[in-house]
Amino acid sequence: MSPRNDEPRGIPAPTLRRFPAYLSQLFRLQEEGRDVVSSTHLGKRLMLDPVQVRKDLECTGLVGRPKVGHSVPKLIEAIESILGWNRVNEAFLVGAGNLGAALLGYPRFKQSGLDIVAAFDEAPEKVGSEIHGKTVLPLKKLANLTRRMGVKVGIIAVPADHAQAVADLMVEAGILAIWNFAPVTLRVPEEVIVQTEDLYSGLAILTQKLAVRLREEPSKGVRHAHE
Amino acid sequence: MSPRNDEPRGIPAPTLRRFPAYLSQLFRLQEEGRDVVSSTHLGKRLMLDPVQVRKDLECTGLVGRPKVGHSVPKLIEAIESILGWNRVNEAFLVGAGNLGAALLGYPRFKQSGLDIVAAFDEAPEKVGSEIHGKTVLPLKKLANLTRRMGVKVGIIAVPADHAQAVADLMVEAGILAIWNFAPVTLRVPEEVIVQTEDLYSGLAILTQKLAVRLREEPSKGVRHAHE
DNA sequence: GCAGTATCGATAACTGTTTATCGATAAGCG
DNA sequence: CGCTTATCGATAAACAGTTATCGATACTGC
Repeated sequence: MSPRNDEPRGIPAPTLRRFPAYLSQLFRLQEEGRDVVSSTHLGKRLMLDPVQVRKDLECTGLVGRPKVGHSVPKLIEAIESILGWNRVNEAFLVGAGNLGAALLGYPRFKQSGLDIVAAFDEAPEKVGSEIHGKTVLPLKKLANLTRRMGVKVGIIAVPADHAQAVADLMVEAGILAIWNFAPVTLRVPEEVIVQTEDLYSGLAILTQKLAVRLREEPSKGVRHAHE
Repeated sequence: MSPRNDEPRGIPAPTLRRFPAYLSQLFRLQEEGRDVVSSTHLGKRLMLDPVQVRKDLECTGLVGRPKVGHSVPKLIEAIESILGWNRVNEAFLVGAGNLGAALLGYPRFKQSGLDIVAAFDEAPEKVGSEIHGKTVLPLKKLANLTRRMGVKVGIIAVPADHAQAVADLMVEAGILAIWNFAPVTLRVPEEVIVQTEDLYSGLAILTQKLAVRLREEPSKGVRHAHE
């Protein structure tokens, strides 16, 4: 009914999940000196259906020209704007273990709207150390610093049995969005945004597919001694 | 038309993704000494709609008894069987950086159908070291060892620009399933299973929601100096 | 035993995403 | 200058997943 849909809300989650991949390819195209790109070409690079790509790009509000394609810089700008990657949110990370260190060393987060400014941990032996240039502070200081610096994003990289306590702490301190890497269901007030990355859920899909495959054709892949 | 659906295939991916969470709660229930559980109760623990839970549990082929619920041990057995978590697949990990170390130290993978038996890396300074009890081997040995040991699962934890090369190596060596942590679209033969865990796709959802929230009510969360 | 209630199973409606098809547009080429 | 072709946009159909509703069952208490 209403052809105008200027509101950037209501973009499907699957589309949002594909946007970073589009961005990555768009940057590569830009480096290659290309100024325009067609849905077809973008689809080939990402092994996606061209129609799917067009549907996704439609969400940006931009229109492409037939036979030519879309403007690469405009697409980049539009997608970054939708994702909020044209500004940077400061974030605190809790849990300076293996996973926490990996996150602190992850490249390009700053170009993806996230700047992890400090890490926190309970363990005294970790406090005071530096990981990838970020200081590890005692957990007790989290609430105070969060309020003082107005940090809005918290990252949870602690074992599952501590995650809820950390989340409570963050919410109490005024954190608005939590990126949770512990495989638990966090209970937070409705207005707090939670994005949980559960390794086990992806693993479940992998092992289930593998189990089906091995059940279907046990000859393939299973190597017996007398073969 | 066909009420019988014994085939364990065709389980929706969202359901598969929820199964590990169900399992986790079921184990806790077992420790608490409970032998039966209702969909309602399970739903409350995981903040899921009871109907959703029933739909998911339906995929196991088990039936619960009204007013009583489902048998906890039978549910555990059924879900583990579907996910292939009642057996263990040996896996090789490539990339002994931060992320690789985090994966090597991750707990409970062995109870989730995955046993990472060794890590591989190209960097000579990493080769020979031990991370969480697992030896780091030179990448050159990957193909040979994979074939000799009949390893079927490969984990990619290298930077994006090396991921495709590692995937090619794995496929060539006979790997059947790849758990990919690099944010790239891997090109592999159709029969090879690929599960990509892309941090940026989750981050996209988080930052987009946050951007919308901050745009809607800038007063909340954004702290001005003169407040 | 009989009523009340919690829980399950099945069916159906709804929502949202993907896939397919059509007509329109503009660049390239004879 | 007009024809061909690649590409886009819009509409519609198909599919999948979630949510809602209803009747049936079996435990509990009286």
